[in-house]
Amino acid sequence: MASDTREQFLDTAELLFSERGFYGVSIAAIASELDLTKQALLHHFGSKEKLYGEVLKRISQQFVSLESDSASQSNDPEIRLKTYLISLHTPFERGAAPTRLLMRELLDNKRRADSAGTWYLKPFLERLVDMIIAIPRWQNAPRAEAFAAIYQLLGAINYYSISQPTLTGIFGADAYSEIDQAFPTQLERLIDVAVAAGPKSTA
Amino acid sequence: MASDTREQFLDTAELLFSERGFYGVSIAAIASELDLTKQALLHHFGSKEKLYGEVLKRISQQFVSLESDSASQSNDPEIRLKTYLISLHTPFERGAAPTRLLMRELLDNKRRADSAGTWYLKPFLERLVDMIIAIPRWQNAPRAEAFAAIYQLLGAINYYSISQPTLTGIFGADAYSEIDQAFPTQLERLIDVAVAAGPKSTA
DNA sequence: TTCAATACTTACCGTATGGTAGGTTGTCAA
DNA sequence: TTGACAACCTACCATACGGTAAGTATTGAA
Repeated sequence: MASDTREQFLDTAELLFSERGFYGVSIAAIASELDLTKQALLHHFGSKEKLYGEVLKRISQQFVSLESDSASQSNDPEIRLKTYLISLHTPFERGAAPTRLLMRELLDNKRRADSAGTWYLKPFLERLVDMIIAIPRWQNAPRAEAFAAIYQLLGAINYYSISQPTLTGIFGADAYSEIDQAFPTQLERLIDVAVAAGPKSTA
Repeated sequence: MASDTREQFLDTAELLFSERGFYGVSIAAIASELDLTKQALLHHFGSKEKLYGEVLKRISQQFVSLESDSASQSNDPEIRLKTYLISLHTPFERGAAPTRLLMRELLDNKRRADSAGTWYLKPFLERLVDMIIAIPRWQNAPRAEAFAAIYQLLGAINYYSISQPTLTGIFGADAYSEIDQAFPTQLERLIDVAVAAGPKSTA
């Protein structure tokens, strides 16, 4: 099938880019993963940069659609936010690859400020702020304060998501699996107390 | 002076590696920043890999020494932990470059598990766990639980630290400076409630 | 004054990379 | 049966990379 190959290219590229970064992966390496030559890849995407852009675009779209999923869960804004935040922890079947790639983009796009990632992330972040401000306790919080609070939670989630290989390396597989078991509970507790604490103004 | 050039190489390499990653920087680019040729760099460090290792080594040493600084602040383990965590937010004069590089290392060293970074990070993380367990409320917490809690706070801090360029790009310089002002206060609040919440076992 | 070491330089090399040019093959509508 | 297009391929190229080899200039101790 035609678009099947395209999709496979996107899958492979997402994985490899997330593991090695843009400069760490050659288009030949991506193609050989599918037993094709790099020219097949160039035929479908035109250039390495364009392929990367399409991978990023697909990920951000999936993050947005993840949002609308959790929106239908409850009418209580607090529960909705919590559900969404927790769903960000290993959000897709593909594991942490999308999160890793977004983290790389966060690190890299200083030089490519005009690139896709920047704009794709914006609605996602603004939606998060909207969600916390919908909670009565946070209603009067300045937007900057709400953003700081939500970004801290986002960091708590994403930082851990990308750390698995390193933590396994440092502490060993057994200790890591214990940590991994403890993490979700502890995360829920953190989100609970952070949301309950409210903005500075209410303190 | 002899070691002056070496130190300048380390400074430049740290900055460039933190911005573009290992594969994104050529040794020629680093050298030309100091108006030297890449052979001057190779003369001092032998190879690109070794230079990178030395940069990483220097950073981790600085992080460790940051720890002993805050240790002298107070005898109350809770205050000591809080002081240390807050000091991790933009820890050095060089800005977020060290944090960025460590984050990259976190992303990259899956393939270089034997590399320096892995081992350097270990004492730092274990010290953090020791610090939280020294707090009475956390004394009986399983180590994995304590680690999860501390790692979430670490993520909240570091994730934000590396996001400045992207957030400025998305929201503009004015909005970002508002966020940047709100962040430390909100961070203190988060640390406070997270530490106060204690481990699951106490809930 | 000599010698050796340090701190560089130019010249060069093999390899890998992204991308171009120009095929070949299969499919499917007219 | 033809013609066009998609989906690849091989061959090739210019560039950039990390690293080696072999110098040169400076300095400071014997």
